[in-house]
Amino acid sequence: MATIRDVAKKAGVSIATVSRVINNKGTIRKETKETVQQAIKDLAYTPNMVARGLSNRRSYAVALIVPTITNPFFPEMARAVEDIARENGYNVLLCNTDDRRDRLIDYIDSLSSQYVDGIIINSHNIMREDLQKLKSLGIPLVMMDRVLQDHDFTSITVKNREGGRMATEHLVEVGCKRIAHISGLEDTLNATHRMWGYRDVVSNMPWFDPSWIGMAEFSVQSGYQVAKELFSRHPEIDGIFCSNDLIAIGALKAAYEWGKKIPNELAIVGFDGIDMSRLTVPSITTIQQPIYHMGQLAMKELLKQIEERNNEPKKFELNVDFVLRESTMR
Amino acid sequence: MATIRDVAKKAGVSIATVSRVINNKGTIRKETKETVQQAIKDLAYTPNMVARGLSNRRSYAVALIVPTITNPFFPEMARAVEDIARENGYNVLLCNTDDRRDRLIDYIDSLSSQYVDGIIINSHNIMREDLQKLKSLGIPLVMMDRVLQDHDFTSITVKNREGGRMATEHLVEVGCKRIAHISGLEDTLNATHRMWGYRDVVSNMPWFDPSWIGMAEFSVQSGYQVAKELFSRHPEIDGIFCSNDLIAIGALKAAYEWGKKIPNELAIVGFDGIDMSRLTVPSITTIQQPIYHMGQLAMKELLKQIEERNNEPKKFELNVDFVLRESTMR
DNA sequence: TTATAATATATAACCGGTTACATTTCAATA
DNA sequence: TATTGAAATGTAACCGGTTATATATTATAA
Repeated sequence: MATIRDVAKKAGVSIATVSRVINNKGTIRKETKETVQQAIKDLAYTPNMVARGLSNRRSYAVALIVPTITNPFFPEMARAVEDIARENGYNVLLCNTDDRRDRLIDYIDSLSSQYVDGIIINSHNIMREDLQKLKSLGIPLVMMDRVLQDHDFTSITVKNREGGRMATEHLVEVGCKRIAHISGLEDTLNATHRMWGYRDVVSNMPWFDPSWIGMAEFSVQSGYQVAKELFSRHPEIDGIFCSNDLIAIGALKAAYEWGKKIPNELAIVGFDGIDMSRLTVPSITTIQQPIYHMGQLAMKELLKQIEERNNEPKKFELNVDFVLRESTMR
Repeated sequence: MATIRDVAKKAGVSIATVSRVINNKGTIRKETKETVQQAIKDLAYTPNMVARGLSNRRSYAVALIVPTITNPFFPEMARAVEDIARENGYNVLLCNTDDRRDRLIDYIDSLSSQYVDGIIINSHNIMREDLQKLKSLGIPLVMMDRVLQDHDFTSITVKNREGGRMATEHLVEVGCKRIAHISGLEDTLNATHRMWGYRDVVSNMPWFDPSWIGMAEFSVQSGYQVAKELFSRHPEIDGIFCSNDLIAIGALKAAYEWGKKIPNELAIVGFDGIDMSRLTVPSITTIQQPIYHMGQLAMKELLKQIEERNNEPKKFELNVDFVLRESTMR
């Protein structure tokens, strides 16, 4: 592999000049520029990104930290992040924490010694001290989806509470009399907000008490189990609002095994709008997050922070859409 | 951020000694070692990976090129790759080509500027000349799943033909009389092999002709459409072997809309064993690939090539497992 | 023609590690 | 005690870029 010194020698100039040509900085005579460009072409020279990174403390890479890449929500988002990153000459480091705090910490530590130019973080495991650490290192940061209660970073979420309300109201409208909720991971803010949306609608109903809320994780397996618990605790259940689509898919399966007909005996609403929710049988009514858009936005905001040093935190709270499908079409 | 020189100064030794302590190389007196380790701890020093990379001619990053990150097969694999990478101090660059050759080429070009230590590539769009380019640059490479016909690189696939045979034989065993096949992307070798497995079983049957084979892409949408075409072309159809699970999910949905009862009127077998195939209603009988294991293996083999300069190509052809589920449980 | 300013290019330090080679320390042997 | 070689540590070059500063070249004004 040719280095900048090879190019300089071949073109009969100094390495500084070559560097200037490559980066379009400073002033260069036209002929000099052409000579250098020819030498670059002849030697098929490409700058070594590691050396460049060491010198400018940049890597042209951003880290995308996700809790579980196997939840389809995240690949959809990752795709958007990656699209914008690529268009702007950045690479995306995939960091999957598997919902484990130790892994998150590992990543935060190792990323800071790698000149990662920015981080998009999506993890409920994050704590204020971690953010502080990244901030003190000056690493641009965008938080997504699962964010902390309050913070002074750019963050992107959706109107979770409103979405929860929309979902639950819809169940009421289609005639459900006993509506349960399966909440996602206990300590995530988005799950909590969705639950409050549910409570906004049902808390004044005479039958309601907290036993109608089941606690799950954001997974099919967990949704399946908790749905079954709810069925045996409340046989009269006729509607469930699930904190995400994976849980809804689990509930669907539980209902099928329990012999409950969907939507007539049990109506189900999910949240997220992952592609899979369209594709199940029956398809699942859901509250759609603008997943791709969120990923794009996150990456664009991160780029702004990186390239414009524009560091005032912005908090985005995007709208969600109600999507009617078979699981509530009575 | 503390540098190695800070540590050296604090411990009262030279930077060479610190480096030796960090990397466990050469000979160091026990007390010296302890002093240095204490200084490292005091300063919360972590070696700068970029500087280290420049010296070692490494970036400690590998690229994972996938065709469509939204097909759950790939996140499952990515998770495995990432697990092994992380354990060994490497980062994973996510490269999603969206099944487009222009993006693949972009990636190959940009990655070849000494940006990554190795590439795991999973794309049917790759051509011999691309591989040659990477080879001439000396970048370690592992091909996965969708590989070229013949090549001299390490590759990891499964016994696709045998899997196709197993799937089709199973449909015969449960009593299917007219078995169709929905094949995946036309020019991928794995789809072709699965189709040949199907043909091995049915080609001598009196009813068989090529109109029983539908060509789809590896997606739910495409499986759905092609299944409907098959239903109208061959109303007597009572079994389908689908080239992957996404296609099978599409077929499931088509059957549901068409009013065909599964499994009694139509039995369906998929391929891959993505998590989702367990979770549909009904669950889908499938040919399970060892997805996680394949990802691990790919990354381990890549590491061998990177760190041991062990470059003789190995071709792995892993076993698949038959998994019985509801979609064929008559 | 000479002084001066503007433009173009070169030199050398630096980013933060690794490592070949040189030097020092110290125990074992003559 | 002097000699020798192994063990421990230090010095300095190097990886391949960027860039501040110095220097050379050219254009402009006096």
